Amino acid sequence: MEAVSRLPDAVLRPIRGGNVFESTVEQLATAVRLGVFAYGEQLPPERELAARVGVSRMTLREAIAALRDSGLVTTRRGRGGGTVVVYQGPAQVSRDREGGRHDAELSDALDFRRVVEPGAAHLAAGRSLSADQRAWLTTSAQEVCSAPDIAAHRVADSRLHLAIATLSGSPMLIEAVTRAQSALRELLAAIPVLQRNIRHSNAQHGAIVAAVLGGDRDGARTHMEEHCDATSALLRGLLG
Amino acid sequence: MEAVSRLPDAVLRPIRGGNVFESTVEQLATAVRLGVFAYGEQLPPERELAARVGVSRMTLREAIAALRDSGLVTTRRGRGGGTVVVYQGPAQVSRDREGGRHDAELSDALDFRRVVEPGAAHLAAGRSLSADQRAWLTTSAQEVCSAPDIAAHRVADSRLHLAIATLSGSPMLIEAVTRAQSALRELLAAIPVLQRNIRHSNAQHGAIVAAVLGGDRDGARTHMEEHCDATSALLRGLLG
DNA sequence: GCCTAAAGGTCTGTGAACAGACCATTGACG
DNA sequence: CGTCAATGGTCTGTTCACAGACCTTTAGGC
Repeated sequence: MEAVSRLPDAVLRPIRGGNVFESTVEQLATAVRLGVFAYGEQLPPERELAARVGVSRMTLREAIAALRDSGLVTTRRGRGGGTVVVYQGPAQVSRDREGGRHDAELSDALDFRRVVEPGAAHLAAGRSLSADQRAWLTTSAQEVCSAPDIAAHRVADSRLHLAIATLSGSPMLIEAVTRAQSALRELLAAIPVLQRNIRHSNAQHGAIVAAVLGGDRDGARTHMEEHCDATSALLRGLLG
Repeated sequence: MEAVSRLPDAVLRPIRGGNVFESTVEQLATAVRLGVFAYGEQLPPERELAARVGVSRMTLREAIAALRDSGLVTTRRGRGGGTVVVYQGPAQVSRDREGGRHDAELSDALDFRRVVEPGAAHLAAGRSLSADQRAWLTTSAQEVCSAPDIAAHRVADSRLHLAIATLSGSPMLIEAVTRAQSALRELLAAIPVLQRNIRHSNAQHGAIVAAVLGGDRDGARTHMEEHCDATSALLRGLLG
């Protein structure tokens, strides 16, 4: 890396990434692929979703059309209709997707993740959680363990991480974690899934969740750091 | 806070905040007020700056015009001309500015900052820094201590924090720290500046910088956490 | 079985932002 | 002292995205 020693170079950043349509597609596709909307679930009605994403209904519809073309969702008209998730997980790993991805970007995302996810866990452990929230967390962790196949495992894993971030209660952190997950999703999917890795990962998840539920802030953070380090090592080993 | 227990509510976010013009003004004004461009310094030429910010020259020019109207910069034409920073620091604290700011947002920003800034320090301490970078860091810290007045102190403080973030080498983290600083800038400026606070803050800065230079990752993080906690406590005390 | 509400599908005019060419001014340098 | 390159200043046509009204389809409720 070149030695950046001037603030303007570091701080100035593009106002928005690409055009609105593309960003919308990316956000929705990411949400589906990360399991924010699970298989079989309905997306909110177009008018509502458009408002949520902060985009016109036209643009949203084009984005949904793109998802439909990609086979991620289907759409039915009429009352009770709507857009439903069909995606069940990565069909196959295509190493080509990372072609344009530089090592620096990978490193960046891993570093970023290793800061924000443990931070979120730390915060979440410090909150007093409602019964609902505790149940949600437990269920999310459970679903990672009981995922029947690789694809389901990946999705459940994302959902758990995002759930933890959500429980931190900080919108800025939630967004940060979402970005980190999104940046690494394709790459994480490329990790060959060995039973050993899964067991290890599940154990770490358990420790994290227990710490969050138990209010053990430092424990939650430490366990999450170890968890990030583990996948980080796998990825760097695989791609570096 | 209501108990958010559904991912879509937590994850879906507006594609872009407001219109491009406003975002551009905000980014530039923030850069000037945070001291990314110091007093008397020139901004890059319009064409270059526009490319950097990812915005058309038209829009950029309108944004610059807004800064000019606000008295932050002046512009001269012709060769050797350009746009020069005139801003020297907050003229006076206007408590009204926070009128629209909810407590939740303040909490959010403080929590976020307390995650990303220590994380950045931790990372920066782990890097092997060039002589230039080490000198930059030392100078930045020095300038905070030797700031002649409150305004200069605030600016130098921002610059130091952004410098540390920059040394982390992670663009995603740099952006996160920038956002945190930007979100808190007005509020931080509202802290009544007591000599005691400044001395304390300077001592913490010293400890952080020493840890970063010495490669003491945990130390850098811990000191930065304490630093964040200190200002956080001041702010919450003042406004809560 | 009919009616209506809830959802997706379509159309049109308007404004924002862009790209890029061109003009005007001024200082640096030969 | 004259030239010219670097900079800000202006103009024009095009594209993107939006708002919001309206149409079409379908299931649920009476």
